[in-house]
Order: sequence, then C-alpha cells, then structure tokens
Amino acid sequence: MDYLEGLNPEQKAAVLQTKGPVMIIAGAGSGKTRVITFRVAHLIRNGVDSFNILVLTFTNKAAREMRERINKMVGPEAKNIWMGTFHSVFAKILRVEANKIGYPSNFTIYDTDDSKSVLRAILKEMQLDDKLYSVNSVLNRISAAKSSLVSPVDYQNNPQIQADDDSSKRPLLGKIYETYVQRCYRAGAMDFDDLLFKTNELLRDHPDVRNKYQHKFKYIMVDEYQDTNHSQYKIVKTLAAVSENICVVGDDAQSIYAFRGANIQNILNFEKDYPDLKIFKLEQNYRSTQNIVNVANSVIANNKEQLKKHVFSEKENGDKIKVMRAFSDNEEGKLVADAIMFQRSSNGLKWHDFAILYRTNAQSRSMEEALRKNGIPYKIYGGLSFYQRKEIKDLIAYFRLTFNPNDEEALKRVINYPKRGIGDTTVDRIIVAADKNSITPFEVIIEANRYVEKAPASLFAFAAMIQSFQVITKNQSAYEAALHIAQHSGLLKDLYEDKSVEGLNRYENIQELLNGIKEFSEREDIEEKGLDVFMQDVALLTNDDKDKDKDADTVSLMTIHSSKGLEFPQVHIVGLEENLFPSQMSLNSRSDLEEERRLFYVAITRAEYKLTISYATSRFKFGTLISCEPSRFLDEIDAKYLDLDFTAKPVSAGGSFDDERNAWSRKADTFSKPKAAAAAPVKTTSILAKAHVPSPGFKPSDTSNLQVGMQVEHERFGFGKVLTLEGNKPDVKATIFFKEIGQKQLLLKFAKLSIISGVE
DNA sequence: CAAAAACGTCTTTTT
DNA sequence: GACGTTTTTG
Repeated sequence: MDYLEGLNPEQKAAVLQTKGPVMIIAGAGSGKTRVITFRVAHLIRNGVDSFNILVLTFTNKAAREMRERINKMVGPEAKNIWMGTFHSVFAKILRVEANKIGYPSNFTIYDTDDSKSVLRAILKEMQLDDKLYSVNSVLNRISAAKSSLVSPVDYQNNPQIQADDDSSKRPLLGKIYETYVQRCYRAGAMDFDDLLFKTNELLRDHPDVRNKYQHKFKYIMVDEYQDTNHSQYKIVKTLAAVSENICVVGDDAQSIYAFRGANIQNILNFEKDYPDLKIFKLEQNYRSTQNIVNVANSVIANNKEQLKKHVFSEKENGDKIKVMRAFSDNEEGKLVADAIMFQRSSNGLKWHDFAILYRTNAQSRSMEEALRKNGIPYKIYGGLSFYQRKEIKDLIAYFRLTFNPNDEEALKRVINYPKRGIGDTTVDRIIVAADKNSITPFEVIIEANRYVEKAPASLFAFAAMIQSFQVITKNQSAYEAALHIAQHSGLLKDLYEDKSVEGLNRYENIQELLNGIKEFSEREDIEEKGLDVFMQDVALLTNDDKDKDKDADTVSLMTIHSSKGLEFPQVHIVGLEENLFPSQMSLNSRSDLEEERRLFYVAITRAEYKLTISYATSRFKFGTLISCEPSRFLDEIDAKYLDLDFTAKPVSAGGSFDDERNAWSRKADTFSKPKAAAAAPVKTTSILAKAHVPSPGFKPSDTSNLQVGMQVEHERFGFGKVLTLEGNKPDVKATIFFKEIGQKQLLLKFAKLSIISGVE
C-alpha cells in the first residue's frame, strides 16, 4: 500500500472506501484530482476489471489528464476505463444502441449554431415576432426543458409551464419545441442536450439495455458533481442502482453552472438518495496562502445555501490582497500590465506565472491592448474554438453530409459554397418540396426533376458529388478521404485563391485540420480509423484540445468560468464592479447572486500566493462610456486582509467602499474623457481595398460589344482579361481575370470597364 | 454580382 | 466597439 503514502488521512480514507455510495466534498486546492486518480488506481490494483469502471468529467481535458495520471500508476490497463465527459461517453453508447430509439448510428451531433439555425428557420416559417421569440431565449427554454427531462408533450401538457409562457406572451414555445424536435429527428441529428435526454429515454424504455450497463459499470465516479443537471443526475442514479458503488466528488462552493441547468441541489441533497452514504471532506488547501484562503472563506460565508466545511491552509500568511482602482478600463489594463512587469522582474518570475481573470470575454480587449503595448506575451483561452471557425465548419459540413445526407444544417451550409449556381430560390423550393412530401431535402435533390420546377443541372452534379464522397470514404483512410473531399468540393481551391491575410489564415486552418486527421489516420492505439470514426467525436471537441504550445511562456487570459480547476502563482481578477461582477443579470434573485459569489470564490482560489483585484470607475459598454461603482463583493472582504493601493488618497482602513462609489464616479467623467480620446486606436485601413491606381484619363467604355479575350481596365481591380460572358442582354455577366486580384464576376450594366485592346 | 454602407445585436458564463 | 446581417449602390 506504499503508493498511498503522501495522501493525508482524509484523502486516504476516501480512496480506501471503494464500496457503497460515497460523497467527497473537496474544497478548492485540496487535492481532488489526486484522490480520484488514486481511487481508480486502487480499484484496479485490487483486482477490479478496468472495463467495469466509469469516470465522468466535465471537460475532455480533465478526462485526458486523469487518464494520463492513472496510466502512470497502473500502466496500459488505464485505457480500458470508460472515462470522458458525460456527452462523449453517452454519445458513444447512443451510437451503439441507436436503432433502439429509432436513430441511425451515424447520427449527427448538432452544435449550438446548428440548433439556432434550425430554430431561426422554424420561427421564420411560423412568422413569429423575433423580438418576443428571440432565437437565444427560445433555445434556452428548450434546453432547460430537455435538461429537466421535459418532453414536448410534457411541456405542452404542463399547466405551470404554459402559464409561464402565457405570461411572457410566448404561448407558442411548446409548439416550437415540438417542431424543433421533429426537425432534428428528420435530419438524424441530436443536439447537446439530446445526448443526455435520449440516454435517459434509452435507459428508461429498454430494460435489457439498462440492465446491461448497470452490470457493466460496477464502479462509477463523477467529478464536479455540483455542476450536474437533472438529466445527468438521473443517468447516474439509474446506472448506479444495481451496484450502488457510486462516488461523487465536488464542491458546492464552486457550483457555477446553474445558468445552463446545473442543479446545486444534486450535491446538497445527495445524502437523501443514499442514506448509508459515507461523506469525506477534504478541507486542507495545499495551493494558497492563508490570507488567500481566508479571503475566499470570508466571501463565501455570505452565501446561505452551502454544506458546512472549514477550508484551511497551513502555508505562510502571505501578502495581503492588493486592490487597485483605475479610472477607465484602459487604465486598468495598464495598471495590471505594469504590476505584472514589476513582479516578474523583481521576483525573477516567468510570464506563465501570471493569470488575468475576468467575468466576460469582452473585458479581454483592454487587457490585451495594454499587454501588447508593453510587449508582454499572452494567450487568450476560450473564445472562438478551432472547430467553430467558419472554414473548419464548412469542411466538416461536407464530411457530415457524406455520412448523413439527411443532415439539413450541413446541407444548407455547403449546397452553394463554394458557389455552384444553386441559389436561395432553389434551396427554398427543395425544402418546401421536402416538407410537402415528408421526405428529406437530399432525397428531393436526388430526384429533383420529380419535385422541383426548373431544377438546375448543378443540383444533380452536387448530389452526384456527395454520393461519390460516400464511396471514397468507404474505401480510403480518413486522411485520404478528407483530402479528396476538400479538393473535389472546391473548398480548398476557393480558399487558396483568396490571397488576403484572412484568406491565407483560413487556408492554413484547413491544412491544420487535415494534418490532425492525418495524425488520427496514423494512430496505432485504435483499430477503426475511418473518417466516420474521426467525425464521431468532432462535435464534442473544444478549444482546450489542441494545446501544442502548452509550455509557452505567456500570461494567461481567461474568463473565471474557464479557469476552474487551474492554478497560478499570481492572479489578477479584474472588473470588480457592480453590474459587471456581479453581473447585472444576476441581481434579480438571491440564488443568482449566490452563484456570482461562488464565481468570485473560484477566482480567488486560483491564486497560489499573490492575488490582485482591480476595478475601474468608468468603462466602455456597447461602445459608450459608462461610470461604474466598485463591486459589493469588495465590501464583503474583511479589510484586514486588504492592501488598498490607490494612487489617490485611500479610504480609511475598515471603511466601506460605499463612500468611494459616489466620490469617484463623479470624478470619473473628468478623468476618463481625455484618456479615452488619447487611447483611440489608429485604424489600419485594408491594404487590399485600393491596390490599383487607375491610369490617367481613365474613362469607362461602352461595353455592349465586349468580347471574350479582350483586355480591360477596371477602376479598382486593375487590368484584366475577359474569360467568359454569360446571361442575356441587359444582365450580361462577365468573368474577368485581373492580374492583381484574381478572378472576378461582374455585371456589365454596372461595372465601369475601359477596353484596352481587342481579342488577341 | 460584389462592395460599401447602414443597421442591429451583443454582454454572463459552455459541454 | 465588434461582429454579423441586410440594404443600397455601382
């Protein structure tokens, strides 16, 4: 048992209690991951078959890291453990069992953009007021329903829900929900919430399947249990019903995802579900100094709903928490950048010892600007992930369509990209015909002559192309197939021809995706390596996946949400202002405000030994300057832990920030206006826009007799040669190859062209 | 058809 | 202020 040395008594007890229901309340920095990995390793060393272990996490990253650590302890056995996010594990199971619930096993996973696009189409068809029925609010409502396991029928039969919707003047939400579900089903697609919702249906309605997995997963562990929603709770409860070897790990104080359906009651009430529950509390924080832990405790003490625990640190007291005030968001950036430069040089630190945490992504801009001005290298985490980029989604849409031609969102995305002469009118006709005949749009396209008036030939060519891709993917490796599709769809060529900086970037991104698929093709640890297998996980991948420059020496910038689970020697929390942190949206209810406070708690506990908090008395919001008051959270910290570092006269120790609020918000205007003007960024004009200077005496010619092969000059595009002419009299369309710009299509009745010479 | 201008939305967080 | 969508313009 020597491998259990190095665990403290509580950690060790939690690891050794492998039987029966267990709850581990793990305070911030208390070695939670360590306990989970040791516990799994301990199970395997004691003869538990690794195939019988299920570990559920919230991010791919957490799963990957845990697997690596377990691998180090028990060797290759680790790869047999079922370990992953809820979404990825149950997507895998759903593919195996798909036929039981009437889905194809190659079902598409719709991401949020796809879901929104489906909803936009439905709302448009129903001709609903898009103010009242905004796509976001409708999707949130549907997502909340699914996360609570409320089906469209339940939804429409529930008087409480109907009353809510009536009072918000949106009585048709139930109908929209129903249509949305039908559309997804028709397209052979599941959205994120469906992966959990359908898993519940599967387990509920198919006793044989339920029984199979209940016996397969003899040991279940759930990380970040405080962030589970009802749907996830129900899956876990069902799967654990036979063995009851269920271990959940979490910290109610770090529950920060209620806004997307997480139910903190799952952890608060866990004991009610399992009366013989064994509870372990990990209360010693190994990460932070006493001051930091004390501040965190003093903040969280303001929350009513929480499990009792006492987190403590035995490290040194450490520095007090520094509070900085700035007059504007830009000045805040400057103060933070200066502080980081000072700390680094006086303490011999690396850039990667620092993190800047903020409430909203929008705040990163002023921080970035200041870091850039000072030449500080930084990396922004979160934001747009690689897989959310347009060009990546376009290529993936071709893949999706190849494996599931019913995938309507993929179809709409690529049917006329790159341009192949299938206009919106044709697409609309296809969709109308599909609805009318209760078939899928792709089936309409295959037999377009039967269903669509004036079906253009390009439509058949498109269908044939997709069908040829289907053959290719059957016979070739993932990489060969992907490359073939990228080339023959015309997408690669289209991007290659775009010589702008962004275009170059997009081309490189596609190359990167292809390289990633190539690596996948060459992996030796998996047997099935077709493009279809690669595609199964792709919708669930997120940005933290491709961190090749992980050990690059940069300052980290991220939202507090994405900082959960991480730690940094020195942390800056910025934007501690009312209506920003706590967010304005959270001020209406006690529970929302408590969630904001837990968010602040998470932010504080990221720091190892130095924490700096800052706020600005004015900042830009929606492009206009507003004045801000210091956050109420600052008042909640006992002043004895604080070091108020104001350039102006500090408030008296123990005093409230309230005096500050009024005094400084008045002055804010005086100070920030000239600053804002001075900081106005120099706009860089597009280099490509005006590349060509027209010849002196340039004047447009009469182009009614323009011929293929003529040399022409265009005011902006420069010199070029006419390649083709098509269309009838007034609407003649010319394809012209311009030397500097490349190929362009122009309508002659508008374009100002000067004929230089005739046909050569 | 394609570029520019005008307009509108976003700001809470993400598997 | 940034981005995406729609409208106007040549």
